[in-house]
Amino acid sequence: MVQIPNTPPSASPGPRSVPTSADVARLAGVSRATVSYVLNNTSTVRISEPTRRRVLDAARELGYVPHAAARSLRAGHSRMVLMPSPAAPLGPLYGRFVSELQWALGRLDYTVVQYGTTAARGDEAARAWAELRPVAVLVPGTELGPQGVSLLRRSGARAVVTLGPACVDGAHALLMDQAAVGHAAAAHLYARGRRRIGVVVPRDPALETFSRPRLDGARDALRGTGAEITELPLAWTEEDAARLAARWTGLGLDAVFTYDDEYAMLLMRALQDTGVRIPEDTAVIGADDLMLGRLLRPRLSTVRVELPSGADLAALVDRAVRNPGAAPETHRVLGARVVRREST
Amino acid sequence: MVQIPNTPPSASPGPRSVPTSADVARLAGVSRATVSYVLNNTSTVRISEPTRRRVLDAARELGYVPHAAARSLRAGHSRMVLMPSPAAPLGPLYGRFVSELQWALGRLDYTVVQYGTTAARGDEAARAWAELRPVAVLVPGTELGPQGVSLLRRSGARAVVTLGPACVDGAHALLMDQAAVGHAAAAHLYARGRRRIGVVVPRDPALETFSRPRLDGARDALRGTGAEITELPLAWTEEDAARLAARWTGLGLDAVFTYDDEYAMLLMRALQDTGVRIPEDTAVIGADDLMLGRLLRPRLSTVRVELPSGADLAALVDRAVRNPGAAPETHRVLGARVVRREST
DNA sequence: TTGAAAGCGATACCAA
DNA sequence: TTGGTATCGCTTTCAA
Repeated sequence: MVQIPNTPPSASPGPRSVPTSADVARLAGVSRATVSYVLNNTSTVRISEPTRRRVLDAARELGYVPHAAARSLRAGHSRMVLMPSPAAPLGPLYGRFVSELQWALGRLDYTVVQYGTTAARGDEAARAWAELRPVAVLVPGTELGPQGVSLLRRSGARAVVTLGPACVDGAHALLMDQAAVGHAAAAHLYARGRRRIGVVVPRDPALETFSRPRLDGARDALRGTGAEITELPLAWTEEDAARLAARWTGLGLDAVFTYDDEYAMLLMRALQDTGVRIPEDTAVIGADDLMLGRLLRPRLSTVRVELPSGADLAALVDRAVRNPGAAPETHRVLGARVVRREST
Repeated sequence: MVQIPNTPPSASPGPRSVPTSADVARLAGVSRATVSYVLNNTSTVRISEPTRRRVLDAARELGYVPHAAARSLRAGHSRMVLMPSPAAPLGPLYGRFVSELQWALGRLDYTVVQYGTTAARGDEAARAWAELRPVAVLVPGTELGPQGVSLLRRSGARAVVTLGPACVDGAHALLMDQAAVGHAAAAHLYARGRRRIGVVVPRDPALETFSRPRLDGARDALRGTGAEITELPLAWTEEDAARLAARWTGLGLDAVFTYDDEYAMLLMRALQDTGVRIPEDTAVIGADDLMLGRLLRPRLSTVRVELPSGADLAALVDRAVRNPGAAPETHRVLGARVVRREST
């Protein structure tokens, strides 16, 4: 803070300010251009070995670290792939997916950055993302509208990919339609002869983007069959589960789709504690195929969700970045397969 | 749409390039300075209302979005708080903690960015983070050494905070010593009269940073008591759990600390399937106080982990940023409290 | 009230 | 093989 760069050295102590390539150049006795050549291994230019050494030593001595903002400003582009991070943690499946994706994009030399969601919502948020001038943006959920997409594209994003239930104009889409999960669950229960089917809908508003389509998918599967769907709001507490279980007999349901395996465990416990037999009285099916389902007794039937591999999505992103003019691709990527165990 | 900024009009078609403040200025018929004044509501300068309007209209019409890199390059600093994202998802507790933290820092007008960890490890990674010139860096785990800290500080980070088991020279530390968890668990089992205590250690290498200290803490709690600890490696599969359960009687253990509640569930199921009675033959205690523990039968005793609130950490970061010269603070923040239920 | 211009740090062209 | 220099987009003095 005391010593100003680009001025002759002074003996003043205190925290030195951040070294720049000019400082390296000065210490090595060469020009900034040469420093740049050496540190970037520029192939169009050959630097003599002694000079190389002097530059590298100087850089090391100063602890020089290039300034990413300056570099990408000059370059006019970066390799940053931006993903807004979800407002609430979305479970192990999503976490694993993101990890895998990060790794795969890293292999392709992109830098993945999860942007901490601020209060901004929708196109407001898109503006904040656009300020970072990412080369690609991956947006889970339905926050992003067509104007958001066009804003991002106008700001230089060469690929905008939505991961969610619906396409958005101008963006690539990985269609992950949670309705397929509900559909599979309900169809399975129907095939097992069940006709009065409950569907658990978590009260947690953060889960609504998942729970609503899962419910709708279940409805859809049974349309016109004469089977009936009953919506069952359920908070993530033992008390609420006990309340629901207490009025279970009155509901007259012979099956229930519990949104996911964790809610299945919550409800199953409450039902078993009140003497409901599974699957005799009521069949139960969860979703996500978590380990815990296999550990329940009876073993939990579930809907296994198949997400695309991180490598696949990384490849899509890379393709889009290389060829930004191409028409947006739309892929249906959410597979839903029933895994029948003992609870249905 | 066809015209390229900063060059004489040409008829060449193709994707328009990103509008800059110069474009806004030109369209509004004012200078770039004026644009900057208007868009930043600069208070030291008064701009006439008509001019203001013209600038705002022009910006809207062009879909102008400021360039964060250029801005922070000029300003010499940013408000980015960088957190490396863990290589593997770390469970619901950590996820909730990060969410909360993001929100709290957002309230203080920081931008939280989770940096996708590439192959780089340790001080190599610190370099990559330093390139972004974040105002603060929050590093979970033990990846960061003293040299990494000093590199980051030299690169302008005004606060470096480690979240992990140990202090690092020069950095603020939120000491989250997982050993306390193991310690609490073992002490509890001992107090309940158990003397031959198994400790499950997940084989998953990603969990080692947690599992090792939890084991060590348990060892520590029993040192000199005559009670014995047996390390039990366990993979996250039913098969491995069954294998372990099969040789259970031979092990002669009267209690087990299972690393966390999920491993507790896995092992409990395998033990119950082979006829081991819980807690009569073997007491079981998990950790993290997940919902699933309450749903098991017998209800699972557990060690509840108390993390600092996101707001507290955000306040620490803000304090450190405002006063970067201050001595690093070290806080012991991981509380471990046994919640006894029915399995011990 | 507005504009001209100097940089922030890094890179790549053109000369030497 | 190396150096000078214009440039990326933005902010902020200083002058007008």
